[in-house]
Amino acid sequence: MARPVDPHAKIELLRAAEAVFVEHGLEKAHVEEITARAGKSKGSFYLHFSSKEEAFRQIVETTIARLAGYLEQMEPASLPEPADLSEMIESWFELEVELFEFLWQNRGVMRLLLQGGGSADFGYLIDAFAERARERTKEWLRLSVERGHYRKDLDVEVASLVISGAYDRLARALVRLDKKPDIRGWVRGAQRVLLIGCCAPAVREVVDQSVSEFVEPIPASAASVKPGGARKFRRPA
Amino acid sequence: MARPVDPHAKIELLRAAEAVFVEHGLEKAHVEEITARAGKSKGSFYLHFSSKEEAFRQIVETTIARLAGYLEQMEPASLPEPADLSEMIESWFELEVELFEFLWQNRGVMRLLLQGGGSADFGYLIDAFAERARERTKEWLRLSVERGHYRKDLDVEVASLVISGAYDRLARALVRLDKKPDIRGWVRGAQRVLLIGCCAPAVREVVDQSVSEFVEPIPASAASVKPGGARKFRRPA
DNA sequence: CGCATAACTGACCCACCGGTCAGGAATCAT
DNA sequence: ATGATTCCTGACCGGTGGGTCAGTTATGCG
Repeated sequence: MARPVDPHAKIELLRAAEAVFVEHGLEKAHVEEITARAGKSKGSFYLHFSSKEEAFRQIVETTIARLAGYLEQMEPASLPEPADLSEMIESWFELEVELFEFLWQNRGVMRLLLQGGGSADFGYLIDAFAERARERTKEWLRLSVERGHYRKDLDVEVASLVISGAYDRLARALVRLDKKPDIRGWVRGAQRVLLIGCCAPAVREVVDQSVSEFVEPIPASAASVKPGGARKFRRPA
Repeated sequence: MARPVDPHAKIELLRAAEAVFVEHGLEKAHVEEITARAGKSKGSFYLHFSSKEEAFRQIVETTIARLAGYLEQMEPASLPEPADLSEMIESWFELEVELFEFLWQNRGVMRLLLQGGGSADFGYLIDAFAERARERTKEWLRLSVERGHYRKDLDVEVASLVISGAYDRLARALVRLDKKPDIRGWVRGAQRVLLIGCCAPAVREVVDQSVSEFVEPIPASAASVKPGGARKFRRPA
């Protein structure tokens, strides 16, 4: 045994790879650019990864796996039985905020995935996640209908699509911002619109209050960025 | 003048190109495969297009342009002043159904675009469309608030994001189906969920009725496919 | 110090594919 | 039929970049 492996090598390569993949997408990312940024030789890349695709997969799958963890937390069974709807709403709110904070932290990779930058072969990861998110939504919808919070005639199939679609759009808007927006405000806003549509007429007033009542005292600094309008959509030359 | 140009050549090339692009995405689509499918030689491709990218752009931009036409029709100014909210709802419904029918007809190209299959250089087309759709939504929201149909305290920024996000998701679900679903049912379902959340409390009952009242008599054949669950998300080998 | 061992390097290899163009084929005029 | 003209073909070219491996360098051990 002589010359121990550089313990930082793989990590540095992964970091450089992430940056390059985010910048160019899988196809147009060049191994030589990755190794150059990591201060390594091209050959060393293949000491740690069997191919460019494998490195990409490693980056992308770990991110998605961590993301899926947040969905796990939202399982109905793993939340304490709430006293009432407004308490429920608060639990959801905090969990959703956590998830969006994660998205913000990992916005580079998430942007890549959401925009299909990693060739069609990796799209299934986002699709699978979206599908699971929707299933979770359905669980909650059914439960809430049973509990009498939501309208009996709610079409769970369509409502889950609408709700998960709305959060999907929020996510897509988030990951392309340069400056961190008021995430709590976004999530609260989404709740405000979506909950009312699901609720049984009798409990609408409760929700009307809940979603207003809990509006954060806004820290004067970072409340101004509104969702959307992240960039001008000019056609690249 | 001798040997007139084959008048079908370009059209056949475009059709073949569309098929190949949809199947493989821009990067992995090979000119030779396109010409082979069109029964032409590789060289003939370059008699009609200056590059692979140009052909792609031609296909994609015409589709988006036609799509944008539907958005045009939805301009508040180009719709007759409605007698009441439920009449309004009906106009929206028909226009939205038309748009989704178009998406279904062009689901190949739309799927390509929505999944970023055409390299990042063309993502701006979908982004721009989504942005315009959201702007249109905002116009309607503001108008409806003015008219007293929607809640005075509606956050137009967030609501527009949620609504356009919901339709976005519907679109993404649609374009990946193999069998045509009950589009009218989908759109009606989305309306049902979204409208209530926007409405002023006073007019909620009206909407409750509208969205039920107008439910189509379902032609026994094609009402069963529900949104989502289009495929199993297995990882490709 | 010098040898053995294993990590690391980067010049090279080669498959691939977008794009070209010289030559062949089809058509029309005479 | 013959030639003029234009269309069309597919073998070829050249840049590109993923992946390799013979050689180099660093480290530990006796």
